[in-house]
Amino acid sequence: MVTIRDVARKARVSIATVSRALNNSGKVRPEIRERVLRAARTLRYTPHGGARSLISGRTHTVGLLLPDLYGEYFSELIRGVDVAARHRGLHVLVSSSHGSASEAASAVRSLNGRIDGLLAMVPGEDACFIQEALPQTLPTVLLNSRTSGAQYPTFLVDDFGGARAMMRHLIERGYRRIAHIRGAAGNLQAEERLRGYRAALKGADASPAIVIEGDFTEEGGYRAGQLIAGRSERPDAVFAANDMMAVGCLLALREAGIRVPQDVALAGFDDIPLARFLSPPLTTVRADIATLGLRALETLAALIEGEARADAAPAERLSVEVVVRGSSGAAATGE
Amino acid sequence: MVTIRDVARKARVSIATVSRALNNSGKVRPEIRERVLRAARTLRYTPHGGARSLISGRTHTVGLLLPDLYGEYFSELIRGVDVAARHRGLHVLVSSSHGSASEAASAVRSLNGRIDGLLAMVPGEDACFIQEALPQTLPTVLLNSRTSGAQYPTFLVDDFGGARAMMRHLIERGYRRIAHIRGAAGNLQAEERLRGYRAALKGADASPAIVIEGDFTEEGGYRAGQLIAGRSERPDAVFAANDMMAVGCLLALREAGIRVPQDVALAGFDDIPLARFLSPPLTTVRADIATLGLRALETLAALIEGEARADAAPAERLSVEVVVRGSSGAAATGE
DNA sequence: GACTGGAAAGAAAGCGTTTACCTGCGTGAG
DNA sequence: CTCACGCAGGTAAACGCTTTCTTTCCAGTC
Repeated sequence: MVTIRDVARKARVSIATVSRALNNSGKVRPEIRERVLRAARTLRYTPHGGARSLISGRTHTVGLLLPDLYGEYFSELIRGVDVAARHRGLHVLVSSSHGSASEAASAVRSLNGRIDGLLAMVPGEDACFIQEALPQTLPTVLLNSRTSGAQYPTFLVDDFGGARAMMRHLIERGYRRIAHIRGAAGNLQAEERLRGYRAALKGADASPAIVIEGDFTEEGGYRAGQLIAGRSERPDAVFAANDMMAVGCLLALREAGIRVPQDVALAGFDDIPLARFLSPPLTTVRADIATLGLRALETLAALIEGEARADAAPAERLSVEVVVRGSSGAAATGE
Repeated sequence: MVTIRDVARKARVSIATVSRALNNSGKVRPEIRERVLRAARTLRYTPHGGARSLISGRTHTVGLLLPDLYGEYFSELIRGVDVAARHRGLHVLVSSSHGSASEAASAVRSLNGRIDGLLAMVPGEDACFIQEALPQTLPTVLLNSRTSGAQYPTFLVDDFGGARAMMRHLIERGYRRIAHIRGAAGNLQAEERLRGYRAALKGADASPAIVIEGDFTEEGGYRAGQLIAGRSERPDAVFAANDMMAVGCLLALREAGIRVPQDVALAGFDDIPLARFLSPPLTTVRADIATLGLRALETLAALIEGEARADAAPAERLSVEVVVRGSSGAAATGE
């Protein structure tokens, strides 16, 4: 490996001068600078990022802690984060699939000294383990996580509002027996969407809550769909806590010979790209998850640069929008 | 920030002993080890990864260089890479959206000293710029890239074979005027798929090649679809170079009142998750891209560990499979 | 002609670790 | 009782870089 010493030797100057010449810091005579640059080029010298960040205290890298990588939801999130990171000249270190809090904690610890800040999505019950595992001083931004005690800037999708709005839409369309396929137990977003479902039912002219277990996966939705198809008193609409489950449910209903939306209306949440290509196209709640990631990273970058303070910004709630499509009875042609 | 010196001071030992106690290297009396561990715990000490890797020469991180992050294709790739990386105890540093070679080159250079190896997907014309920008010694594995000169292990999807197989399927089904919406110019996969299309036509009982420009995006497919709908002599089948363009094409055809598959059959490539949910479900070529990523990372890890040599494994070609669905006339029920 | 001042380049001190080498001490053999 | 040996722990060098502090040199001033 070629180091700064090799360049210094070749250019017949000290390593300090090489550093100054390459970074345009300090005063270097043009003639010498040229000599250094030429030496660096012929030797194909590339500075060692690790050594550099050890002394400068900046890694120009942020960690992205995710519970999973499966599906378009995370894909969009990563994309948003990446766009913003590139814009800010930051690298993204992805760390995923942390079932338990202890697993995530050790992942976070192993990131120490490699990142300037952390973007963490911890939708499970546990949000504060991060505080324990972290050097406190590390700038941190949370995504869709319970902001229990720990004072980190937090970005949330308005799950409650979105779910309630979707329910209002269904009720307005005339549906009365509306079932809800809930997300994974303990998951913040699952709880919030369930809460929105219940809130909309309260006081509305509709039958009481019918909550079916789910886990945010297509398979979970499929099982829920089978359950619904087999019920003696079938609901006239199903609101799944996310699109993937709605997809699974749709398959189960179709197999059981139940037509959507004629026999049962169906709605999801997230507006993943495939939602509009289903037949019928899926009514859902659009959450611009890429923008969420982008905004979160920008906040994190500001924190790192010292442009913002951690306690300045409380939770920011990204607003969502009901997208009415065929699965809740909209005209076949369209969105 | 709390360093190893703080722990040493608190435990009243030297920093060498702290290092030995925490890493279980060398001999440390149980009593002293306990004292060190306790001190580390109370101080909430976490070793500084950067400093560690500077001396050990191991970052336990691999770079993942991608041209883009949009869509399920890359999402699946990242997932496969992540699974394998986690299994090997490696972190993944994602670096994306490199239009030009020079952009990618500078991205690679900024990774120097932060990664133990590089996984690069460079489907554009330029594959060898990496050789220039890299410290030669850095273990590198290429994905879907032209293996021009540079002797890196390479993983490829069998684009040629897959395209030819798909064409044979269409011809066998009785389609004769088959158009191809090609991928981005210069892109290796686009060229290979086009080559497969042409190879299948040669000598077959079908009309000559009809190649329409495309760019792998849904919009590009949509424009191609409009073009096809407007043609005087319309093809009876369209083979799009990837699923996203097939989706766009489907929309354009539908808008023009052209039925799929009755008026025109349609086929794609990649088998992205939404392919089976289209109506009609899309006939396509399945390429298990997650496995591709997984295999590539395992090869890279072996290279890093010195378990394998760079020149030992030439290009590995991942086999693909034609998935016949409704868009090429299969029974409506099924896959 | 001696002194001051400023520009340019070098020497060296770190950054937080790991590890090769060395020291001191207790133990067992002769 | 002395000596060699091995173990536990300390000292210090090293990893590749940035940056502060020094040194050198030369022009300008009185």
